[in-house]
Amino acid sequence: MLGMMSAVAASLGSKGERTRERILDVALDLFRQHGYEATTMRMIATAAGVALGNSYYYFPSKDHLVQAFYERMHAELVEACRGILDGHVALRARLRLVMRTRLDVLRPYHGVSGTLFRTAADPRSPVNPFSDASGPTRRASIDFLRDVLAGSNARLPRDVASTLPHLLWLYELGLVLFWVHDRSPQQRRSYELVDDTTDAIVRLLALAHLPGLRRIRQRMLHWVSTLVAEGAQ
Amino acid sequence: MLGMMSAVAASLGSKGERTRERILDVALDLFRQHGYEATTMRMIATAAGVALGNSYYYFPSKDHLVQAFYERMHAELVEACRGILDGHVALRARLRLVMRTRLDVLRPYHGVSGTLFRTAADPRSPVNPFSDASGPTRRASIDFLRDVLAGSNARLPRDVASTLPHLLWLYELGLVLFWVHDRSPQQRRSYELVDDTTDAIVRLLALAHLPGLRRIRQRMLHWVSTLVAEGAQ
DNA sequence: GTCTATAACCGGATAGAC
DNA sequence: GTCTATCCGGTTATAGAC
Repeated sequence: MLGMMSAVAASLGSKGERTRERILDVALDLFRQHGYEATTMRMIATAAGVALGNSYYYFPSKDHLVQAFYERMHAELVEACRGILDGHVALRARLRLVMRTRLDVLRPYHGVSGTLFRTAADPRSPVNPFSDASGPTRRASIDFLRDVLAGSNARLPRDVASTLPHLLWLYELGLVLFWVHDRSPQQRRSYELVDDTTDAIVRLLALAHLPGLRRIRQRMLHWVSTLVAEGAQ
Repeated sequence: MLGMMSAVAASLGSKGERTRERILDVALDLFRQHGYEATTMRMIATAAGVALGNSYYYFPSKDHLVQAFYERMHAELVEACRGILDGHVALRARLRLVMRTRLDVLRPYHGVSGTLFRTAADPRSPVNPFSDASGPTRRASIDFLRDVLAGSNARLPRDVASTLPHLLWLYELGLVLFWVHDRSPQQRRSYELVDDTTDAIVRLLALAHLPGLRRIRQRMLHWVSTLVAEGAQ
């Protein structure tokens, strides 16, 4: 009996973890169906089969459900990229694939994502991508981008190479912000934007070697580090 | 008597307009003192001497107070720049002055501005800078930046000149976003960022003439127009 | 110590009378 | 244009069950 229990616990997690997953699952479903505002905590609790107050035991606020959503989206991106990048060594191709996959993974949430990203600009919200609470996801995202870079055959100046993952993370934020506002069918425009901007990034990186731009390049890289690292505080 | 009434109406607006101004004034005061969330509509109504329901006659939602805040901040920027730019014809100097003044004007609201800008990423909020409701302020801001450019002695390719105001407006948004997160004393870092980035912008504009970058330049300008003009929808 | 349930609080928003 | 009364939903306090 005990053995069985452990096996279940190992595969599905403890009872509490399963309840947490169930709440998050129904919450994201309801968000997609009715939107963020229209989905009440009471609806979520009912659909998950728990009492209202109980859902606050697992998620201290409605915002924390959004935080969990981000984490899930990151995990899905990494999973979806597994295998896709193999055999591609050109930086442009790798970037394009990752960013297109980013949009693919987010697609089911396009309708609600506007509201889900609503708190992104609030420095005091835990959901803000620069916050401490977002730190683990942010670092995971940046590390992932570093791997994407490392797998390419691009040869970059040392200072560029070390900061580029942070810059790309900012680029990814901007891309998602564009996508959120994109009303073209299937968000086709956002995919075109990916193609054009990844191309531009690679071409501009080639300019990074120009000696006349050395000082300005270093200053801009400094600001990127400042924003990503210390904007976090 | 009637003449007096008209005179008062002309200087202070109708009774309704004065009530609206009073509500907005106390709201912004309370926001600065207690923050956005901590300031309740009940507090605002009481301080303005109107009933709770009545304040909703003037501002359909708490968000609409934020909208009015944006409009006021734009008006204050234009007012504060009056005279300051005279005699400066170098684009770098003009940009730097405008952006520094932008931060000066916002400074009293640094504490709350995070929350005030919270809805910036929500495409369906009227407060979102790309929304229809923000259209007038957005256009006014872009027109203002166009004037700032026009007063400089910079000679730019035609396509760059026509889109640069939109690009600068995006730059201004980004700058404010940085400033919101800036915890350095007096937000000194943000002012340094202004200096470094206005410098970078002017230097990069000089590169716009390079023939090898023509195609990429046109594509990027196209995206800026798309985002600012049609992101609005 | 982990989890669940009930009841209440508070504030944004609305309805409808005057 | 202004008020009163009310709704609705996020959040919290708290008491207890496993």
